[in-house]
Amino acid sequence: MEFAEKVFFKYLKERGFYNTAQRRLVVQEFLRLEGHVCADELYRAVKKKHPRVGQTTVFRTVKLLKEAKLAAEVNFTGKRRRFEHEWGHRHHDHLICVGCGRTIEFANKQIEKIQQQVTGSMNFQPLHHRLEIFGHCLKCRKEKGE
Amino acid sequence: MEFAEKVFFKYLKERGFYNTAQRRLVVQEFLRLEGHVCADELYRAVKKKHPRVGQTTVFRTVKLLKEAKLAAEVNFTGKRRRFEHEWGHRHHDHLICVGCGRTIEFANKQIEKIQQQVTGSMNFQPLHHRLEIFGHCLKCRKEKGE
DNA sequence: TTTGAATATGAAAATGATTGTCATTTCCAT
DNA sequence: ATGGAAATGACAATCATTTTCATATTCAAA
Repeated sequence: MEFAEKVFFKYLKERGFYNTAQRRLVVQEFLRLEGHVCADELYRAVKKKHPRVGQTTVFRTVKLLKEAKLAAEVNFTGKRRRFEHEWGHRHHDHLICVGCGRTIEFANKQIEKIQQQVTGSMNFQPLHHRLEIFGHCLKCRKEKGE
Repeated sequence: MEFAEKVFFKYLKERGFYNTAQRRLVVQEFLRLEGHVCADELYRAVKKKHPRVGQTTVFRTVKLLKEAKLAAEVNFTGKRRRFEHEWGHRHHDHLICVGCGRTIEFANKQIEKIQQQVTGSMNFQPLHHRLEIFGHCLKCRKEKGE
């Protein structure tokens, strides 16, 4: 059992929510999957092993995972909301290739500085940020003969 | 007639699209509205003055406005896509208050620097970026007794 | 171990933002 | 004025997500 699972169970207990078998299956599968996963993909992965779990339950559990800060929502251009692991992960931002859609994660401390500059002069208290840089990845550039 | 309208008409003509009365009404209303507008809000504004214009047409025209770079899509937390004026506006980013939802625009050149740093080391060619800083605005902080 | 209040489930229905369809209209170059 | 092609609008369709509700499950207390 991963520590993140324990965090989830603790979250449930503290709020008087049940620790159901379905929720355990969903959180396990979510933590097993990599990258950015939409709810439907998660549902299909869960259903493959546990056909009795309903789609609605997966959607509901994803919502809980998000509230418990285990999952963070990312949504670059697609219509579907996508989620990535949040608990135990340092904050990072994304490079998004507009050609093939792949994403590259990066971390840069300078942004926090800018954040302080910008928000300080506006009496705005920052909580978190999101930086997305759109462009062309190496692979797409090579395919275009660059 | 605003210059942005002319840009739109030129865009239509260059691509062999018609310059219809409906499209003229929609672009005028779009340019008249301020801030971040969702397609439905635009439709309702247009319909108020010109009840014969259909909702589908508004959606389609918004799509064209976006392609013509008159409208830029912004979408912070809501489910609906929202649009803001793009043509004739310098690039800017957003502070978003998680308390009341208001947004504050800001421009900061340092981000381009970070962009170059990050993408340079990854062989990624940047096209554009989006920085969203979430936090609490002055008003919400005052209401919370800060 | 049993009980029962409250939460959770899942299948089906509903929602709603957006897009597709198609008969008809309109645009605009000739 | 003509006609080919784009556009319209009402309605239908789509699809990711949420709601409904009868039933199941959890878990703390007895």
